[in-house]
Amino acid sequence: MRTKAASGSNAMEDKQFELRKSKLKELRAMGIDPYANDFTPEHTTRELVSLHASKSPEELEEMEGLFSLAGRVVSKRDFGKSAFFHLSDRTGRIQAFIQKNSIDEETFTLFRKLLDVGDFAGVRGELFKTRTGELTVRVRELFFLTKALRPLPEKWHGLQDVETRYRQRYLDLVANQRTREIFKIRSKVINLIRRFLDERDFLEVETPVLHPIAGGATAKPFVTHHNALDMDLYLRIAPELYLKRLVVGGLERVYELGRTFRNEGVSTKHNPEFTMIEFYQAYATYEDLMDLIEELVCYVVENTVGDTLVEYEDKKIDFKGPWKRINIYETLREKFGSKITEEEFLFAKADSMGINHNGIKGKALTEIFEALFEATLLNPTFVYGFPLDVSPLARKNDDDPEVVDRFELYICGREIANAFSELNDPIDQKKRFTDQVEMKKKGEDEYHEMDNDYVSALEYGMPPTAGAGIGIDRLVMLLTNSSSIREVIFFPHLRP
RNA sequence: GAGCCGUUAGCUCAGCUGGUAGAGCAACUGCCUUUUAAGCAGUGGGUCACAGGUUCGAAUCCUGUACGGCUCACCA
Repeated sequence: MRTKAASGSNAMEDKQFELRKSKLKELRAMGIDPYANDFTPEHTTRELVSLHASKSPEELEEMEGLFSLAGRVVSKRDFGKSAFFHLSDRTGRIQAFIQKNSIDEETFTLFRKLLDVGDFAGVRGELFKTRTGELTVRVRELFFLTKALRPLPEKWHGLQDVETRYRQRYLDLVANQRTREIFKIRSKVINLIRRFLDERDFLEVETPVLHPIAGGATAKPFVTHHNALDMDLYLRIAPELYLKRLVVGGLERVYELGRTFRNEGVSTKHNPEFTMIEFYQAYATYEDLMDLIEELVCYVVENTVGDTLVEYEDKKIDFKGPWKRINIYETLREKFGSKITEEEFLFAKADSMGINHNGIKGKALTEIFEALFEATLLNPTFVYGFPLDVSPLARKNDDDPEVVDRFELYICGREIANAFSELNDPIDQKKRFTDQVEMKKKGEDEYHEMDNDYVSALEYGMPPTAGAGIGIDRLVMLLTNSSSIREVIFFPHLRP
């Protein structure tokens, strides 16, 4: 279903729309600008409520001066010679009371006849309490600020239609408190992450979104074209390689928080553009980053949910540390015995599970692990011991050259973060790229391309460094009990 | 990409095995000076997503298309 407002012919026939347009004309005919921009509210609804709601009626009566505020009219109850309405602003809502006796008659009539639910209005008046004790503004002056030509969704059930909620998110935000809460939390999460890293002397940076080579992850990129240079460019699938160039340049602690693009399936856990943070810290190891990420995520959880126990769907996730750390190889050996690392047994096992490994040992190992254990990792768990051949940018483990110093963080069966000690040996890096190119030829088309420019950066020397990427959308899903990634992205990808 | 489900008034939803469209809210007209899902009386509002088909007759059955949801696949 497309939006009704978008189809012009229906709109012309819509009676409520036509009626509101005629009210608009009427306001103009009376010399009132229905889109006035000369009213400055001096208060917010939250201010008024938090400062004065606890006062007695007598105390309120003794207060001098008028309060002014502006917002959307979200309800209206008309009694003939008086009326109540609620104004909603960014901080909340407050009730207003307009009375024939306490305002000029023309304004009172205008209110009754021409102000609709959905319009924006400004009011000036004093505070009082109704019989039921609700703090209310007695309107002395009323200002028309914006006429809404279309009616808002229903006041009680709000807006339920999922498609309309996503396509016309503004209506969802007006109608549904929960939606507003989700996006406030999202904003707060991002803010907390910045604060956390800033406090630890990380520098926030911006690197290109348009890449000549799509690197830093294994994913299919979006392709675009630069006309003047007549060349294809890719939307970044990760900022990793540019951030590490900055570390080469001496920016020892950097992070970038921003949009990343992957040209793959859309699902409740995947949106083609999503937000992630990557950060790099020189002289740190992947184990240091386990500690740091645990601290960071707990900091975010504490300051949003306010509890280490987080309810998600029908589960309870316990964020209280220290988090479990499990090794892929050890876990698989416990299950299958040591023969699991022998190619013949491994590939047979993978084949029996329907896993497409393409003769790549590391791929078979990680996919078997994911298929069997991913879903069981409810509480935050660091999974480490990744095979070399699926980790072309990670540093080799000092004890086991088949393994890299890398981990992924799983929470509630989902990958939330990926991190490793960075490979800073340019000769090894070049070989890894070469191996990737070989595998790409075998049909692994999302594998890494050769990136000589990045290799030369390493040739100038990158200090020992560890870096991590965290999927912000998935983290926000967990913290807001959202079962779909679309619930935490304002405008999720939909067919036009 | 596959399977299942959905699309009815501005919004939320009914509408059974086919008989020609309903409610609540919103809107409109009245009445009502402390309501808060205000109330009371009355009124208007629909190409039942779209296109075909079956039928005397289709919101309802069938086919296709569009859009969406969920699951799976691909993957991150």
